[in-house]
Amino acid sequence: MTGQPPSAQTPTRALRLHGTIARKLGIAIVSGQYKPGDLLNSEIAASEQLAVSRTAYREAVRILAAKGLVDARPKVGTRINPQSKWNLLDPDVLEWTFESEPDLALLNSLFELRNMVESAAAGLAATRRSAAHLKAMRAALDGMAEYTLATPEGRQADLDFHTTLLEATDNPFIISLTSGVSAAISTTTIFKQRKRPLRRDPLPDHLRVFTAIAAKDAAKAQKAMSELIELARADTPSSRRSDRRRVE
Amino acid sequence: MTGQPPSAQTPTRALRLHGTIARKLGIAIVSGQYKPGDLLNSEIAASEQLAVSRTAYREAVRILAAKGLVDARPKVGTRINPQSKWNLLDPDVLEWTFESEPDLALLNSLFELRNMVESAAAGLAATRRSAAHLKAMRAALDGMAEYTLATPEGRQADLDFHTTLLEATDNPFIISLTSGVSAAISTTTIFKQRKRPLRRDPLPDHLRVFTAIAAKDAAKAQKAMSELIELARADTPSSRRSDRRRVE
DNA sequence: ATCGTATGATAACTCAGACAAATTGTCATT
DNA sequence: AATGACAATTTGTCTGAGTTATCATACGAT
Repeated sequence: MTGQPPSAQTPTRALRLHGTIARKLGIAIVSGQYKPGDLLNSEIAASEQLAVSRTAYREAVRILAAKGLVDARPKVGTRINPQSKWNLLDPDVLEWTFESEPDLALLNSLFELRNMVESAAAGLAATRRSAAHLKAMRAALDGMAEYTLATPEGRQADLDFHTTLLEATDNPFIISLTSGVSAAISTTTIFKQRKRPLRRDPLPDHLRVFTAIAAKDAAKAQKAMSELIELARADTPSSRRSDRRRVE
Repeated sequence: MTGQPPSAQTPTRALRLHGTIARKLGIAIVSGQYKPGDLLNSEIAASEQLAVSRTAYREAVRILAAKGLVDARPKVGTRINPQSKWNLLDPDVLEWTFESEPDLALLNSLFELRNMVESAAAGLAATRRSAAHLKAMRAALDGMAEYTLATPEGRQADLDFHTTLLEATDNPFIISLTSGVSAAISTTTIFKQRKRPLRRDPLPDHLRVFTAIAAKDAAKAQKAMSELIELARADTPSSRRSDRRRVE
């Protein structure tokens, strides 16, 4: 049990200068403003363009390089990597990707992955969950019922439910992956709330998952979770039948 | 199609100073040498301990922070994050994790995730693959047959097969995730070759996957891929435990 | 007493400028 | 034409200084 205080979840880490610049450049890269193969300006030029020291700029580039977005080499410069080298599932990269315009095709791809992993995770959780897990999940469901998804407390309860489920898989990679993904999805779908103030009640879907896990029925848990996610996907604003993927 | 020349794939990036230090510290962290909550020495102390400038050390810390391993704050220091904040699927973190001792439980967790994602990916590929994908996969199978996994060419063909399959899913997240994971797995299981010079012929398993994808049979493709991965897992020398060896 | 507010110490943060190292392209030599 | 020396360019590394954020403590007000 990671005893996490329920409150104070956003300490507002107060991005430092290098973090701000990394974020700025990162968004410019993932949004296609810079294209793979492009060279960034030289350190001196870029840093004075941004009105920061070379030190701060370099640390920003280090961050981007650590996430696979760029590659810096002497005499050549700092080059945007092809998308295949990006750490697309890095939490920051995900956030930057869905920062501005939630690309429909990309969002669907993310839901697709989430469905794969999290439904399989539900299956694992059904066989591996402890009594404590079950208790925590029930508490979360109660919280979702009391407050709704319209309140921060309700959304927290929703998050707690999924987090506990993931912890029950006892697989750190699944936890790491899915927590980041669902964080990105939830932030991108925040505005869906103000666009569709009323969404279908998610409680029955969650309850089906919970029941299956309580019964240690892996197959049923997996199916229920898959349905839950598909419903969540259907609730995203623009995911209507515009399935036409633009392929270049 | 990304026309990639089959040869000259290792530009030998030659880690820089900050990269080597980040790697060194990263390994120390993921191996448990530093524990979550611990504080690194202050920049001045740590940098002179490592006999490098503060600049290089700071850039190394920046890399680690970008991967979620640490968190640096003024007045408090640089603290090791709890494992839940680590980007466990970051390629570097994966490499560092399995660098020294391939922890059995962790390796199994990774296989578990890989099985989830890649078998589902095979199902997607069955419905989305183009004729070009099919052709490339067949060529890769031919390569595996001609050379074996005992040769670099054969292993490259194996890798090509899986890469093409992933590309056929048309889901960049799946590609990003699985390519990193299988890279980590293949590097950790390199020594399995020298330990078990003869492993079972992987060609029939691959062929089953290929046939199902060619027939656009998603369910069968998924099942075949799952079996393939389980066989690969069984081939890892994981059944051995208590491999207490002195590091460094 | 409890809460909020100055104050000070400490760590990372930012800056400027210099030099070193690596890599590419050019040019002369063979 | 191929080879090797050389110069130019860019990132890499270093040093030393000053700045800012954050925590802990003490103090004052409620």
